[in-house]
Amino acid sequence: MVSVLLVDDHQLFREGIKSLFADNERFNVVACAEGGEQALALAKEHRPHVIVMDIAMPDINGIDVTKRIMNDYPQTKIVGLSMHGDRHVVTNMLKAGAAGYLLKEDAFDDLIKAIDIVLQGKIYLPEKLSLLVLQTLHTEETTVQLTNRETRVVQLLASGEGTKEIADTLSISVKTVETHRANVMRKLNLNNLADLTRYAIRNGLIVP
Amino acid sequence: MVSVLLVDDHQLFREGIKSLFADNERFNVVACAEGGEQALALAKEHRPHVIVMDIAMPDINGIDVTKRIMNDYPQTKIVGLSMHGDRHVVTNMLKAGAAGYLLKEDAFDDLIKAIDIVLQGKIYLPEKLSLLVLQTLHTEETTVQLTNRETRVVQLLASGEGTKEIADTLSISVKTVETHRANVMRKLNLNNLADLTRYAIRNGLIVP
DNA sequence: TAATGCCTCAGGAAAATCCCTAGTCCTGAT
DNA sequence: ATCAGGACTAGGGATTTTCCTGAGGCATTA
Repeated sequence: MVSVLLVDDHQLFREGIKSLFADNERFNVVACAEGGEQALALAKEHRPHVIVMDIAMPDINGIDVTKRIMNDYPQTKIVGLSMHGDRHVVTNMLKAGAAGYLLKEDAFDDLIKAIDIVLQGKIYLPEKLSLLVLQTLHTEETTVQLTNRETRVVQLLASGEGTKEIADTLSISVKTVETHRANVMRKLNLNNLADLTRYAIRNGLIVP
Repeated sequence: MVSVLLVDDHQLFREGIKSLFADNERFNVVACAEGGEQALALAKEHRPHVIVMDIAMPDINGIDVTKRIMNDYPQTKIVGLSMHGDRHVVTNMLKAGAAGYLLKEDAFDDLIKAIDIVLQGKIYLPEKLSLLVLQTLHTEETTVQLTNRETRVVQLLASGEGTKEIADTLSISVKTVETHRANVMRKLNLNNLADLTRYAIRNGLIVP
């Protein structure tokens, strides 16, 4: 019997997946978390074999939660789950220690397959994503990582704050905010605020 | 026995909800659609009592689908479903003819309640949303509606295209694009491209 | 016929952004 | 102890974008 922890901020989705698992006698959903903090707590309490983890969540994003759980309980198998297969999200999730990843547009059977495979110590990725990951590794974009300050600026920018407001919020100069912004744009190869906003949403830095 | 058509672009979500409905003998999920076009076809084929409709979909957004279905089969009861309760989305969905609306963060029991209530000819809204709608009605923002051209420009802007590129794409002047953009900003009370991008995503005009 | 709304465009002022440079602070390695 | 490198900070000036105002053509409608 495989114990599963389900992490997603949408109750309807959690209930649905739980109901699907209930039809399968090999799995037991021992708990559900609706956010990153709760996920950490429930992982500690239940020590599940597998965690199915959404990426975009209001408090802590799935990537950071994964890092912390893999640090505390390295034997846990984590399967990432999100709506869109953004290159950086998927690779960062794998680098954070996730053993598998799939999209919400995939079938429940795929989730079962993914869990079986990660329990064997292997990595599970849908074809679509494995190509993407290989491509990303090839272009060496994996090392692209934002600093804390840059991430904060991106969050505020994508939330609709202007450069002046951000400078005020962070108590730094407008020029500094501009620098952070420009550095992020260059690092991530983005062209404008719309690109940056979509990036922030895809990566769970903000909610739409 | 209530026949239900399920419309959502994520298979995992569809399967989950279907599984939940399967536990309830009063409902029968007669079909599932993964997009707007398919929803129209399956609505025509099955004439379900109730349609549970996601808003953000790759081909046609839920609001337009709702309009067309309500036009063809006015007796159908449609319950809108989305991740975030954006004022304009909810009100536009209701104006399109939906009889209820709920969020993915709500419980399945709420969905059942919603269906029961809309089948009685009433409107179902969670408290959170009803307040929002009242507020929107009060501030008279319901009449805010984008023209075709404006919508197209918003789509392109939120997709990351620059003003010059859009002018080229639509074969119009840069100045005209600027005007459309400014009009949208004023209509929707947005301040910058980040706000506009999030609006476009929330309203299903583009995918993140 | 007027009136209204949509789409189209332009000029000029104001604001934001981009490009380049550069300083400080801190950490880790030699 | 010193040095290298990254993170964070910031300014000057050029460039681009945005904002505001005004306006003509065209279709639909009253």
